[in-house]
Amino acid sequence: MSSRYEPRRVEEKWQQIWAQRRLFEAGEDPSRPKYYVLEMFPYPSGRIHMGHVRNYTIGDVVARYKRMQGFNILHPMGWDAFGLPAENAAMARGLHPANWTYDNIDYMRRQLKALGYSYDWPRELATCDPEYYRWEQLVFIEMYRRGLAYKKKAPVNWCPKCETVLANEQVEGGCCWRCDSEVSLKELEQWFFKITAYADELLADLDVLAHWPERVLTMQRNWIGKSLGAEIFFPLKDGGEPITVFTTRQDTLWGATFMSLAPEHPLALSLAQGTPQEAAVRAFVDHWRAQDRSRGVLEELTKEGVFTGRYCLNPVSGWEMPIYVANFVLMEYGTGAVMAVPAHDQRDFEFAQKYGLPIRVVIQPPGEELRAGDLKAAYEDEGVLVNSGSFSSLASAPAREAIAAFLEETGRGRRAAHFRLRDWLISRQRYWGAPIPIIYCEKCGMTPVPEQDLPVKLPLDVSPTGEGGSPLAHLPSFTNVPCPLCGGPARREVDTMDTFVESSWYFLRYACADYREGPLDRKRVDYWLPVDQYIGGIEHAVLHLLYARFFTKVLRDLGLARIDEPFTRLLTQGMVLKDGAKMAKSKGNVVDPEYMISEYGTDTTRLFLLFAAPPERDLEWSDQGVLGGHRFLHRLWTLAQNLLPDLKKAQPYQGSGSDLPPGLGEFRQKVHQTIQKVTGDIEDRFHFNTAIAAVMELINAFYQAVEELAPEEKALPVFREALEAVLQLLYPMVPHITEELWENLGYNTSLQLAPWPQAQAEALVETARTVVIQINGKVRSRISVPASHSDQQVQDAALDDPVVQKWLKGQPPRRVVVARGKLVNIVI
RNA sequence: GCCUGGGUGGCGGAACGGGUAGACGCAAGGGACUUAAAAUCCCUCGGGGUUCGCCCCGUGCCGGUUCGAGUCCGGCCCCAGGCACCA
Repeated sequence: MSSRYEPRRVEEKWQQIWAQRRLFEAGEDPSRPKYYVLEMFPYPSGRIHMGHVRNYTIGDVVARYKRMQGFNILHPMGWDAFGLPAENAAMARGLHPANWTYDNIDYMRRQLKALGYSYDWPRELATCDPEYYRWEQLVFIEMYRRGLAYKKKAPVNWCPKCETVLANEQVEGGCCWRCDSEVSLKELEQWFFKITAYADELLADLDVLAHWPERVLTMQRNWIGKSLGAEIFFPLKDGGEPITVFTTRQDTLWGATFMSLAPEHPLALSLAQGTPQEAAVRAFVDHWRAQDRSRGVLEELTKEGVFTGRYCLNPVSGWEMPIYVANFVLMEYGTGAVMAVPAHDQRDFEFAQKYGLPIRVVIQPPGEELRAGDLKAAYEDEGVLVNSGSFSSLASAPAREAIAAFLEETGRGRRAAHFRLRDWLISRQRYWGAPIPIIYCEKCGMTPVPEQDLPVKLPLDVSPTGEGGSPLAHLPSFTNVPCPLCGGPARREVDTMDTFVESSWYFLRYACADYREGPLDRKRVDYWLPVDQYIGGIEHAVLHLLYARFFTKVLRDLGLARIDEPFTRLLTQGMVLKDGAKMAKSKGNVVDPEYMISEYGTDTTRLFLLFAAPPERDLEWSDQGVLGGHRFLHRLWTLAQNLLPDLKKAQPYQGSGSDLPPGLGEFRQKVHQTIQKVTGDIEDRFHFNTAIAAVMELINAFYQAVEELAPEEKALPVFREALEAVLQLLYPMVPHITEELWENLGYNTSLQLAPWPQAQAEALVETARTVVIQINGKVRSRISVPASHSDQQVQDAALDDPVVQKWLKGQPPRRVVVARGKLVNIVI
């Protein structure tokens, strides 16, 4: 046996053994509690980077820890394999996206295996596999039949660099989430998923997600953006359908002096028809249509509008309100029409000033009296109603409630909620994605591909050029297809699906990755789902995590699953930084995991990533820190090797500890305190850094104990108990070295199958404790008292302490406080 | 502007019912071993003062509550992230 720690020898050996013994392959077992640990699967970009390693290491620790606790663990891995980078790489290097993707998968799979993660590899899936996306196409068709997938013409976000449209969630600060180009608006006919039909449930169920980080919940709440208010009907002065507006401030209704319509509003042109304003309105709307609607430009836009020549009536005051078309009113939000209250809305105020429209104050702030003529800006806060009929003198909040009720009773409006959330735009004008299974026939119109014809396979004889629209459109062998209804010539949809659709249900498919009868095998899905612990980056707070929640609910309503929410607990791990910045090739600050493994081993790499920071925080990479982790593993190895010849002959100590001499007893107490500490740190908070620190302390104490206590009669059993506990506690984090040492101790079953250690209650009992003595809140002394002392005895002992006597100078203390038997504060 | 997080030694980070601030690790300095170096081991390590017993100050800033505040409350500053014509 070698006594030198050679990480790669040990690591390769155990990775082989684990694979041979199929230790991590899971089956359904109703007799054991299940636990589903999942890390967000990677995009196969080429190589595993340090951010992946951190993410997957955290997941692996959880999986191995829970396995030791007796849970039946599902811990799968796969590939989010469709996407634009494959197409770009194909164009840059002349490779086919499929080859590029599968080569990357092969390479990265090998890397993950070298990192020693406990994955259930037979469940591996790649989303670009027709056997995966065929089920997605089937779900799409079901959604289409239920109106949850639909096509409409709408202004959509267009990324000029990616040459495709983007969902709202994929635009960050006006720029493309992937390439950061500025996004513009284009009027296009596109496919949408009706996520808004689930807006209320998506919002309400956030309250169920007690184990999600608060900021993710907040981000999702804001994104969904539910506003409570009222829809109010404004009759036209000369008859016809009334205009409906949405407002959250029905308490300002008496202050509404004009009406603003979005330029796209259907009434904008029709109202103006036949009035002297018709030409002006037409010109304004045409100008708006031609307007560059990239974000930068829109932000700078001054508020402008044009009178339609028509009037409506304020439904409560009866005042005539001129109807304007205004460039700041959004057709996509609310009803596309806004009652303008210039005194209490800054936008309306600016608009009214510009066009000389009347301003009526109807809300007075506390302790102040506003006058319309003096206003320099709108007063938007709450206050007391004035000039509002019988509602005058009510405060804003109760007035809103009362006015909503009044509107409903009198048929002039109704309570309503509106959402910021828009439907999910899923069409992409790209090649490397799942085809949308729809056929267009001139005679029969739009028809889904018949189920028996699925999958609609992505043709592989295509080389994307990056020029002009969907690459599939140029491929007659793909587009030309007989109509499934009439058999006549028809053409296929050439857009592919947003790759976020694939990642919206892969976690369900893992439960039954080999199932060929349908998307999901209910029995197995019901056993494994929901995911108990999901781990990934914060960047998906509203993207993937919102889509996955939506899709889960859809699948539930299609009868394919029974869960409402896919992820019970969520951990968003921080980024890996180097020199204060995110690791990136462009910044030249990447540390290659492969290099770390060959140089120090995966155990060292894992240990450093876990030790350097708690998982949710950003982690600053430190080559010196890695060295420190490596030193610690050497210390563990050396300690074990030195003791092994003797320990192999010993049995772990079994007693209560009462028969041990003081030194050994204290050491054993430290062992059990460490068990308790590590268990708590992992179980409650996943704070692996403090768990490791505790074991480091124990190893330090262990070295000292070996030095000082080795001759003691019961030393060997106590040391053996201690070493076994150390190996068990460290196993989830550094599984290879601990397996090797476990085997060295004489065990021939995997440490993975050993139970998680339990702290023994008797071993934790202290005989004496240190009491801190403060004078006026400052620490001045410490004394040791028997653990059995009452607070009164502790206080008496404290007052006897010579240091206290010195401070008291013979005077009695003004006050003495004993806290939890561990601290005495003496006020003098 | 609004909504979340977060500001603790030279650095990463501990302190999870208000109760010993700085665990553990890194870096740095000193020492032992060695012909020498590496490795390893031991000691010191927030700032200032010191008669070497200790004393004063210190968790972004100001104030408050309390016997006692990194922790709670009020106000402010800074950093990171999210949203932003949403009626």
